Amino acid sequence: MAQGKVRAILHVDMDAFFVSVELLTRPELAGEQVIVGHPGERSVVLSASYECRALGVKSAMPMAVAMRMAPHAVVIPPTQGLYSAYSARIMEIFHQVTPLVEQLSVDEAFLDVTGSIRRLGPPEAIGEMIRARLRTELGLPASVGIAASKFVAKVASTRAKPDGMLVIRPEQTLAYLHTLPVGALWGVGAKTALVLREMGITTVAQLAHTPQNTLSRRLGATGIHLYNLAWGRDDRSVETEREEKSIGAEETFAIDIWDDEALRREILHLGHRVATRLREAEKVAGVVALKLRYSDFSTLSRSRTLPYPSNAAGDLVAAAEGLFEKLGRRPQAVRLVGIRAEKLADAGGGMQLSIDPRDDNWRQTEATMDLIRSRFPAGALRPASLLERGQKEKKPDQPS
DNA sequence: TCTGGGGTCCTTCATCCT
DNA sequence: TCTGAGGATGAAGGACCC
Repeated sequence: MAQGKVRAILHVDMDAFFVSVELLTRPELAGEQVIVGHPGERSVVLSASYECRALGVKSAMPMAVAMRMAPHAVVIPPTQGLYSAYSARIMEIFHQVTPLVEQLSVDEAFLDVTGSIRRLGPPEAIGEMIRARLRTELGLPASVGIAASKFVAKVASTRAKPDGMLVIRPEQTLAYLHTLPVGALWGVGAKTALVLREMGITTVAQLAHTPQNTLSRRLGATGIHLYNLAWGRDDRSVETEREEKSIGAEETFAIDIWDDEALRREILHLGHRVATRLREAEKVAGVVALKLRYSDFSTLSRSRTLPYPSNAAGDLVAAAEGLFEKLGRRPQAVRLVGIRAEKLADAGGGMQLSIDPRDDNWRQTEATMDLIRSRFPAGALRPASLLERGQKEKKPDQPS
C-alpha cells in the first residue's frame, strides 16, 4: 500500500442473492414473500426476500421458525450449480473494473479501485457503474459500500441494503462508526456481544473508550482487534489469492441415528465426496478430521495425521473409520457426521508413494471413477457398499 | 425458535523435544 | 542421570462468517 495515499475500497454485496437468482426464472414471484431453502424439517433459511425479512425472517433461521413468521411464503429448494454460475459472471464484471478483487463468498467481494479512478472516475461513479451492470446484464440487485478500508466498506454496504450505495469518507469514519451498535463490528457474534454486554458495552463508541487491556483480559486477541476496528484502524489489503486450507463435507440426518452400520456408510460416502473434491483441486490432505453432532447438538471432533499425504478416498475413509472406532460407545444418537481434509498441500509435490501395491490400485481406480463421473450424471457411480444405503436415515430431498 | 453446510481463525491443553 | 523451563507441534473445541 502506498504510504499516506487514501485507498478507495468497494464492498459489493448482492441482495438476497439466491432469491434474486431464482426470481430470474420466476418473475411472477417478484415482490412476494420468497424463501430459498430445503423444505425439510431440519433445514434452515438460505436466503429470504426483503418482503420476508420485514416479517423477521433471517438467513440461517430454522425453517420451522421462518414458516411461523411468514406462513404464506413460497419456499424454493436451492438449485445446485446455478448460484456459482451467476457468481462467476458477477466476478467477471468485477475483474473488468480492477484486477484487485477479493472474493469473500459466492455473492460478495472487495474491490480496490484506487488505481482505477483515473480511468473510470471517482469511486462513487465506479460503484454506480457496477450496480448498473449487475442490474442490466444479469438482472441482479446489489448494494455497495465505499470507504478507505475493507472493514468500513463492509459496514457501509450492510447499511446501504437493499439495492443502495453508501460512501463513508475518511474524515466521517469515526463519527459514523461511533453511532453503531457493537454487533455491527465484523467478528462480534452472539457470544462476543453477550460478553461485551456483561461489561456494559453495547455500542462501538463505548468499545472504543474501553481500555485495551480490559478488552484483552476478557476477549484475548479478539478484544484488541475489535478495539482497533472501533477506531477505524484496518489496513488489511485486498487479497486477490487465497489458498484453500481445508475441504470438508457433512450431512445432517433426517432422524438421529444409533446404528453403527448406517454411520459407517455415511463416513464412506463423505470420504468419497471429500476425496473427489481434493482431486479436483489437485490437493492432498495431511490430516483427516471426523465430526459428530449428537442429539443435544453437542459437537465432537477427532483428527488424525495420515502416514503420508493423500487424496484417495480409501485413505481418508480408513482414517475416519479409525477415529470412529476409537470413540467407542456413543452416549447419544448422532444427528450429523462430517469429514474434513486439513493440512492441504499440492498433489504434485508432496504425494508419497505407499509401499503397499494395493494403495496404487486404489488410486488408479479412483482416478478412473473421476473420469466416469465427469462423463455421466452425478450419482451414476458410487462404491458398491453405498448402493444399499438405507433411505430412511437420509433427508427426503437427498438425490439417490 | 431450535438450529445446514461450507469454511477460517483463535484459544487451550497435552505432548514431545531440547 | 534426573528435572524443570520453554518452545514447537498436534489435537480439540469454540466462535464467527456467508
